[in-house]
Amino acid sequence: MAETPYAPARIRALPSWLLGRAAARGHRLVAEALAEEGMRMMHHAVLSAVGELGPVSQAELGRSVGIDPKDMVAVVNDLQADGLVTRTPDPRDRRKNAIEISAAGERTLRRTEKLGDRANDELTAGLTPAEREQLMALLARVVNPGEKPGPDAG
Amino acid sequence: MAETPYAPARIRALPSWLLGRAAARGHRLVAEALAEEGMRMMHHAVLSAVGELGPVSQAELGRSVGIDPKDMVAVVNDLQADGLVTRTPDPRDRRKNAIEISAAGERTLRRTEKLGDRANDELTAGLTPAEREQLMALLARVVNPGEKPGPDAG
DNA sequence: CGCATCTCAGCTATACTGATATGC
DNA sequence: CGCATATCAGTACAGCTGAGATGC
Repeated sequence: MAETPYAPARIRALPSWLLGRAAARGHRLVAEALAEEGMRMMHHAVLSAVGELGPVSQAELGRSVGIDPKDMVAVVNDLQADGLVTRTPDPRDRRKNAIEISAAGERTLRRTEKLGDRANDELTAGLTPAEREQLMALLARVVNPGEKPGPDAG
Repeated sequence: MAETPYAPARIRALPSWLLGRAAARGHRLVAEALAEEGMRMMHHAVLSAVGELGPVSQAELGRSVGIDPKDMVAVVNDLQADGLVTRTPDPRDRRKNAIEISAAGERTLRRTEKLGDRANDELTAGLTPAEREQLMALLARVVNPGEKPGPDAG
C-alpha cells in the first residue's frame, strides 16, 4: 500500500478534497500539454467558446466559461495578441466587443483539442470507457445541480 | 435548458475542465464553511493529518497531504499560532519538528469536520448515496492511478 | 562530503475586490 | 437616472522556484 497522497481518513471524508486533488492532477496534465502551444486552460476554454458561439461579447464569454468578465479582458488580450481571435466594436451595441475566432485560432484550437484529449486519456487511463462516462456524468451533475440525469440531451 | 456554465461542447470534451469546475464549486462551498472556524482547506487537511499520524515531521506531513514541505512551514505556523498543534524539536533527529495536535486542535478538528461534511452534502445534493460513493471511488482512482478498485481496504 | 529538514524570499497563475469610463 | 460593458488597479490564495542554515 505504501502511502497514498490523501491518506488520512478524515481528509478522505471530504469529497471536495478528492475533487481538488483530482483536479490538480488533471490541471497539471492538461496544462503541460497545452503549454506546447503556449496556451493555458482558460485560454483554450475561451478560444473554444469563441469558436462555438461565433461573434460574441466578452461578458457573454465570461458567463459561458464561468469566469469574471474582468478576468476575460486579459485572456482576450492574450488571444488577440497571438492573432487567435479578432476584437472589433459591435456596431449594434457600442459598449460591446465582438470577439471572433480567426483562421489561425481555428488551427490552434484543433491542435490544443488533440493535446488536451491526450492529456485527458492519461488522466483517466485507469478507468474503463464506461467509467469515464460515469465520472463525466457525475461531475456534470455536481457542477450543475439543477440538471436531471435523464437521457443525454447533449 | 437555458445555459450551462460549461456549455461549449469542445470544452466539455475535457474531463479536466469539468473536474476543475466541480472542484471550484466544491472548494467554494467547503472553504466558506471552514471559514466559520477561521480555517482554510489546507489547514484543515494538515490538522486532520496531524491528528491521524500523531507526532510527525513537517516533511512527512507534506508528503501525506501532497504539498511542498516549504508551503507546510506557513501552514504549521498558523496552526501553532492558533494553538491547534504543538511544534517541538524531535530529540531523535534534531533536523525535524515533531508536530502534534493539541486538545484545542482536536476540538477544532471535530467542528471543521462537521462543517466540511455539511458543505459536501450540499455539493453532492443531487447525487444518491450510491452515486456519491461511486464518484469518490472514481476520483480516488484518478488521483491514484496505481490502485486497484478491489474490495475497499480503507 | 552528500542528503534531508526546515526556513525565508520571491515569483506566477487564479480568482476575487473596487473604481472608472463609456454606452444602452 | 439605473444598468451593462469593458478596462485598470489592487488584493488573497495556492503552488511553484531558488537560496541558505542546520543536522544526519
